Amino acid sequence: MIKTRFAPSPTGFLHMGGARTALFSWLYARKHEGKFLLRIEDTDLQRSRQEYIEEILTSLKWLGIDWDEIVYQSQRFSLYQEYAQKLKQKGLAYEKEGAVFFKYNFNQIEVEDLIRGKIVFKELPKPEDVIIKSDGSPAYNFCCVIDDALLGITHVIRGEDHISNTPKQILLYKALEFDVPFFAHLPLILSPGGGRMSKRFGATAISEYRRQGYLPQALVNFLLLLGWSPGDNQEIFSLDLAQDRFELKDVNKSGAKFLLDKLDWLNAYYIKSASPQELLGPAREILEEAGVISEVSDEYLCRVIKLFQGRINRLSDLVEWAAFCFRDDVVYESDEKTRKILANKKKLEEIELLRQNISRVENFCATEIESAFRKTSEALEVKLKDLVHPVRIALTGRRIGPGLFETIEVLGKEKTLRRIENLLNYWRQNND
RNA sequence: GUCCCCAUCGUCUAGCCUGGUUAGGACAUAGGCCUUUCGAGCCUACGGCACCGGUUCAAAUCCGGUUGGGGACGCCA
Repeated sequence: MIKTRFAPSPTGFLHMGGARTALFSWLYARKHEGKFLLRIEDTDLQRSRQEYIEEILTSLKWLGIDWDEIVYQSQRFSLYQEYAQKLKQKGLAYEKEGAVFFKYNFNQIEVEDLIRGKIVFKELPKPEDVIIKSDGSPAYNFCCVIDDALLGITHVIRGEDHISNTPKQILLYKALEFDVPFFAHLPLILSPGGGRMSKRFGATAISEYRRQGYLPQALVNFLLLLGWSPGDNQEIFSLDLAQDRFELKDVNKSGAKFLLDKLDWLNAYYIKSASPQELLGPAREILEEAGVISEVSDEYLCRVIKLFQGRINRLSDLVEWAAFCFRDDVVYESDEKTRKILANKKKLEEIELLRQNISRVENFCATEIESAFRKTSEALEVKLKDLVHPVRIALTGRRIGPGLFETIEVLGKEKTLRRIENLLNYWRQNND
């Protein structure tokens, strides 16, 4: 039975690189009907924080990654001590400067990496390493090997930055008389500039993307495409479909730069594809957080989401774009084109007539509203768009927005008429 | 400095293993169409095998080197 693991260190939030490692490792286990284990590497008691553990678990769940088992290294210190004793008894480890050291018995090590093929190490940078620190806590390579072996990990899937740890770990496996697992080293995710991920870019917490209105499906899909390709030209992947198609051999070897464009496109795609009900929860969270809404019914919010979901990249775009749906103090945008439309005061009478016609619409739906507009434009012999543009500004404050008739339907007759009246007053007052 | 990994459009990538393709797709960009506006939709265009040499009738594909990029070298993980 195949068993993989993800081993985050709770000294920081879960970020893109970690999330992708977890995802690929999870996918491999699920694909082969194996087990997926979470191991919290909290051996550094100074830097490890409970809030990070919580953030990591919450983010994994949010992405749809579940686990069969979770272990904490901080609870296994006696185990590591025990194995250090065994190595000392066998003469393979020794005490020095209050710590326990392991001497690498090295000539040449070959690793058969499942992604890269054979890797040959001709020498090691150090002849020995600490395995138990002087404070009694285990060193990374030591407890990692013990846990992977004891927990029955068959495939160690991790980032490329661990390649150089692999020969050292293999030596430890052999000294401890454990079976050596398979290794697969994923390419790294690079910042847009090509270098290491910085706090400015990508190293931002997964939870931050959630806060910015990204959907987990989009993030997962994006991460999937960063370093993996099914071979055909399929781009849209659910977790289920990926589970079906994922193969380690289809993971590529070169690092991938992390650019937001495609993530935004995928996010827009998933927002478009979702039902308004599905978006209700996350949208409400973001809008409440931003102080745009307080008490808005699910029903109304759903209608607003439906109005916008075809044209936004992130749910947080609603904060700016849909604000007019929730507050009545419409402020007209001050850009040149908008001002031009507002400056055209001879529209006053036309819009007055239009307002009357709108007020007569009984069944206040988009199609009826549209026909009121069309009738008005025919009667006045003006173009439809010459009525549409000023009304859109009256209602939303902007030139750009969703389809006007749908917008009017969502706002309802009362707000619509009042806001049009406000524009008429604006013209009347500025009539000199 | 030492060791290790990698190299196809601006970006993510297919093709490479089993040499013969008009080197395919997506995002981005540009242009067009549609339209009540648009960052939506549809269509088109632009754009790439890092370089040098070898093997071969034939190289993105196999081999060697160069250059470039990345990673590791903590009593961090």
